[in-house]
Amino acid sequence: MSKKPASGESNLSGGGAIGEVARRAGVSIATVSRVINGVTNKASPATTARVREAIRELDYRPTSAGRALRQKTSRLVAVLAANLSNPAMAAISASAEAALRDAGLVMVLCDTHDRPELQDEYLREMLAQQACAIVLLGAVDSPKLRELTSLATPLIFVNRRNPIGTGGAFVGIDNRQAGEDAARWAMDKGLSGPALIHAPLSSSATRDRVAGIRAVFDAAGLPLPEAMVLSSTHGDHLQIGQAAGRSLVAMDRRPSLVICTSDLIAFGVARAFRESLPGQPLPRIFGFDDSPLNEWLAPHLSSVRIPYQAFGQAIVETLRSGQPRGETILPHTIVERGGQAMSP
Amino acid sequence: MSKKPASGESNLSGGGAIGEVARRAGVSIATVSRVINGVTNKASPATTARVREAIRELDYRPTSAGRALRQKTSRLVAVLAANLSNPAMAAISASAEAALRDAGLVMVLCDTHDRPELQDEYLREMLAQQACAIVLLGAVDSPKLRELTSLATPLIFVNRRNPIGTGGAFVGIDNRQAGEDAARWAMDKGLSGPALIHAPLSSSATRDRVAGIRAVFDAAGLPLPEAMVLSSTHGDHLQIGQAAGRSLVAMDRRPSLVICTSDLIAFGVARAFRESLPGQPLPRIFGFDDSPLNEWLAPHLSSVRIPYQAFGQAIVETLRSGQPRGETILPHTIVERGGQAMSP
DNA sequence: GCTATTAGGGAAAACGTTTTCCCAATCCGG
DNA sequence: CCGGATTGGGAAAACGTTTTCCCTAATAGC
Repeated sequence: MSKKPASGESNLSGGGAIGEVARRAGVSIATVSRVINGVTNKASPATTARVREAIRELDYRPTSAGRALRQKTSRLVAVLAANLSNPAMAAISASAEAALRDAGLVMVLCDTHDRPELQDEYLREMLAQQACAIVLLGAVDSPKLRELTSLATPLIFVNRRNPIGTGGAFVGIDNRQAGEDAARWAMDKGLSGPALIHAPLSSSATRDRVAGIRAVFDAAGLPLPEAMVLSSTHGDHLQIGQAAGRSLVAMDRRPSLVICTSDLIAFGVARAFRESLPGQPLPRIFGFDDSPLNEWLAPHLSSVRIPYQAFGQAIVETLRSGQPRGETILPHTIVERGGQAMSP
Repeated sequence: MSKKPASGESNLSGGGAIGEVARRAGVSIATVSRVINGVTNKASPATTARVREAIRELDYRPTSAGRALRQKTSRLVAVLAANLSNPAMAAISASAEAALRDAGLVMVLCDTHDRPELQDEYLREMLAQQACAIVLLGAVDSPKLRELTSLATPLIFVNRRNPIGTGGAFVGIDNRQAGEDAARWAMDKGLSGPALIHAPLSSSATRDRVAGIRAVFDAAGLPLPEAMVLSSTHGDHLQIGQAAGRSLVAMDRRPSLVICTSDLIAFGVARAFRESLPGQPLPRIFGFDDSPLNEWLAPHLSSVRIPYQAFGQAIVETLRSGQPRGETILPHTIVERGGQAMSP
């Protein structure tokens, strides 16, 4: 009957690390697995307790590879951020990480530098890692992303919407509304004729913000003169802001308010003024995102604050709901700072 | 001879996704695996080419779970950062991520918030993930860390040395020297009687910096009066700085120079002065790390710059060298800014 | 008191790789 | 032309889980 030479204790020996737990608890590895995974109707309370005790004693934790192999999915959640050196994105990442951790998931953070090839490379890799979800914190259009929208892996777009239009959930603020709020804030302050400096319009967030701002000034019969709308596709936000700031400095009639579609741009503008006109007052500057460090470093900068802390929660809830096209719009607020800032 | 009923095409069918590549290339899965892993002496150039072509056509990438299971190690490198909202740490993380990626590795980034329990939790999880290395970007003493030093997983301590003293490699600057350089810079400027505000001394980086600073002033016969050395174990660096700044503001004779052991502390100090004494000149402030944003946001802050970009490379090289106790000391530089900054 | 159901739990298959054997053919020196 | 080395490549084991079948005993329903 038995062709194996002398298989004494059946499969109780071996069975990987989980086998050790099983032996210690005097049960089969199947039972241990069930206890770990919370399958309650297959083990008596007494057995469950014994197994838990054994797990505790051995400080056992299932190897993720075995699990991933069998279940064809891991507990890894990929977060592809467009630019980690942006404190706002770093803050959102940190929030996501904490929330995912609480949900028993593990975040893998990547920096795509807003480059399609890099985003594709990471998408490939994360698919190979069998990530159970992919969070795009500032997505850019790329071939692999197009393929992916038809696949099973849940996709969550944060801040920027899916550049391909369809598929995937969204978590972010109402950028159109935020733009309008910013513009109205400016008008309420009696600050007219502002300059507008924006990032490339490939980002839906930037597009919406610009649209909201323009809409308010248009409606008030004070459309922004095109000479006062500056942008560039060259360099990062800081550099865009600095370049635009230099242009503003060179103008005959400098604007008393500069609205920027991101705080980083605003930092660049401020630097240009500071360096070109030392000792002179800065214009009022308005940004978006309200980096956590603004409170400490940019007392001159008013901004639209996005609720970083809430992003993690929202992402996890989207994940759990399993709805692949849900939208979560988080509330933004306007933070007003400064007034008569000097350029040191 | 054959006991299987009618195993037609042997194991050519099945064999997971790699089997499809094998079929397409007309080889066994073993050969495909060998080509993927660069085992050159087991496949002719012609076969290799056919396999590569098949891989390309199918856009195949091996599932990491299978590989990890067999090899008992993954391509994941865990990076446990003490505080991701510190731009300096974020910058180092970004550098590490890029370098690891170039080396074919994947970074998993976690934020321990300098809390031992959280660090332990992550260490456990990353062990379960069979991370091929663990990078501690600001480690804190914790039970699991002690266990780990005797295990096989390579440990790399960045910035802060191993709080347990032994085991693991180190990558960072010479903090003692940096402290001395900062103090000498101050003395060369003729700035005497500075205040010193430091983070908790549980970090070796902070200890070394403080020691270096004190040593220089001691040697010059101008030891720092203890009333001018402030710290706190309560709150993060920003808050420590702010609280200390308020104390300085309240002093009869305010120092004309404040040396802080981190930029974040310096930000806090600046804010305290700005808020308490609006319109008055700030003292000279000196920090450590030189966050990338300083150039844009903190024109008043001189600092010791650590070479972020170099950290990633250094980490990867340490990893590859396989030496578990190597030390890589990176060069720092002093960045001087500002002079007569106003508090707006 | 008999069967139908269920609770509790074990054996083994399956997951997708890598790697260890193994084998056939070719090559080379004598 | 023979024996050993070398080259190219296939079959199958191993990795540590989860999960699907099973099986036994107890319990409920009549």
